[in-house]
Amino acid sequence: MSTTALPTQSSDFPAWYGEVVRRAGLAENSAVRGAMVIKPYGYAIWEAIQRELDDRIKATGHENFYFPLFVPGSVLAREGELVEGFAPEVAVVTQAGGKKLEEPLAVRPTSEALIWSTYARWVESYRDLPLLYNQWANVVRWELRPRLFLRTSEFLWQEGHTAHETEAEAVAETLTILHDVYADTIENVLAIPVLRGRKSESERFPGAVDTYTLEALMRDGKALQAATSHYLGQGFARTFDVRYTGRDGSERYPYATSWGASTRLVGGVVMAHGDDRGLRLPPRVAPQQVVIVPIFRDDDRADVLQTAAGVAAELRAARVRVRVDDRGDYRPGFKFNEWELKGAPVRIEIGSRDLAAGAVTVARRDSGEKRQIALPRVSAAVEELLDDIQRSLYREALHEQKRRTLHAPRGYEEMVEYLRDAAGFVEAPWCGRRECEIRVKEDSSGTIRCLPLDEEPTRRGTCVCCGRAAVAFPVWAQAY
RNA sequence: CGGGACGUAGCUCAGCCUGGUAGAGCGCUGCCUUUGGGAGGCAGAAGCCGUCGGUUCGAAUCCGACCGUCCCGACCA
Repeated sequence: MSTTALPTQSSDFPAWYGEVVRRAGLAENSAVRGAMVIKPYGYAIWEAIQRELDDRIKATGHENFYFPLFVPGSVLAREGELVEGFAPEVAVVTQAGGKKLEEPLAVRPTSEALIWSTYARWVESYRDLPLLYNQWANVVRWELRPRLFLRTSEFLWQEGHTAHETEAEAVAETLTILHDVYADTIENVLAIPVLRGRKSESERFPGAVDTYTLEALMRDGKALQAATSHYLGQGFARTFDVRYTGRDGSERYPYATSWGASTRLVGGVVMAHGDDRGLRLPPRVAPQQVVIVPIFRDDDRADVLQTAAGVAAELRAARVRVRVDDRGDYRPGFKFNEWELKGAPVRIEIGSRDLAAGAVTVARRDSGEKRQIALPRVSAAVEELLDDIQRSLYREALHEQKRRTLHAPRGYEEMVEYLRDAAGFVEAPWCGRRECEIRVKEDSSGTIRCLPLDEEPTRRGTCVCCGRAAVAFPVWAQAY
């Protein structure tokens, strides 16, 4: 644990991010370039995210299964767009068991190929549909410019793979996942507001008909793709020869979806809520929601510790995740700083002054506000406080997102400048042509993050880039 | 893969120019003292100076090759 101050977000955001991740004990680089070690505190946050996602995945009717890490090269190669899209990032095992393999094995960058080659045997009749499955897995996409949690060569995620009788049903599935699983978790648990939208063709998942995305704004003005849900049409079914007999007796191809959310979300929590003192964790994902720091001298030690234990027990009974930091070797000031760095939402200080008042001192991490609360009221007050912090973090992030969204830039120059400075989101009309997308990217490093789903279909305008009639009003930003 | 920088203690780095006993801060261990916003004292452990080769009586230091890492560009959940 370092004792010096963090770099500030405004002076050097990437340095701030790296230091927070390291010092808070979330993760560190490993012996393998680009692959990280997720440390217990970081993994606990991931476990909370996992639990919330998994509950919602199951609540929407899905079951978990598990497919192997290795994909025969020939299977991966069958889906042309998929191979093409992932080719540079795929790691391949060519040797095992002490000799060269007859057929190289790809380490999965995603599992559509292996799963759909298997679905070919699982789907014979319309009675076998839909298949509503998900897996929790690690995947490997070799990264040239890795960053902890945001871009690592190996990461953890869940990938859902479903098969449906009709297009309408598959599209509905894609949107259910986007809204009821991903947006619900990210907004209500991670307290990060998201834009819900569709990807432009250039940003679409290889092999997808449509990619839906959730885009979140980080505190440095860049966008983070927080989760994606793909409508895959019948392409994978045709490629892997998945056919079934329909209700009318004719042979049909099912419609596919796939969807994923990864450990990148941990980085999103850091970058969406963190401040110059460190992490600010939403209570619903905080490994420790309340940390009690006892402050004592030799003569009142027993009293203070006993009161701390009593408060902790009461909070635990109310299902609050609480820890008494009774480490004797560190002074209170050190612990305050450390738990602020680690983002614990609530800190309770108990010392002689509090004992005399029959109270404890409660500090909230999000605002820094500190006040005394009488002992009998502690449990109720803390529960209320945790709810309030959860809501406040979301409100603050939403306010920030709105404040940093530029609607209808006056012209191309204003848009490009805004994007180049990574000032936030820009909503601007677009003609739908790839070349305008490319030009904006070359001029500003900004890209189309999504075409928002709630866009009014009747809106008119002219492309911010070329002046042709606009077909959409995408949101643009620099992206992670 | 192009351009740039750097490899010395767990971490951050000094020493190299001008060759001659391996250094600092933080961290770590022990003891003492402290505890309401990052305490202090004393003692201690810790190094293949990235690797290989060359020059030299002698190389962390000079030369060469290799390996690795980081930063900037093209790709990306």
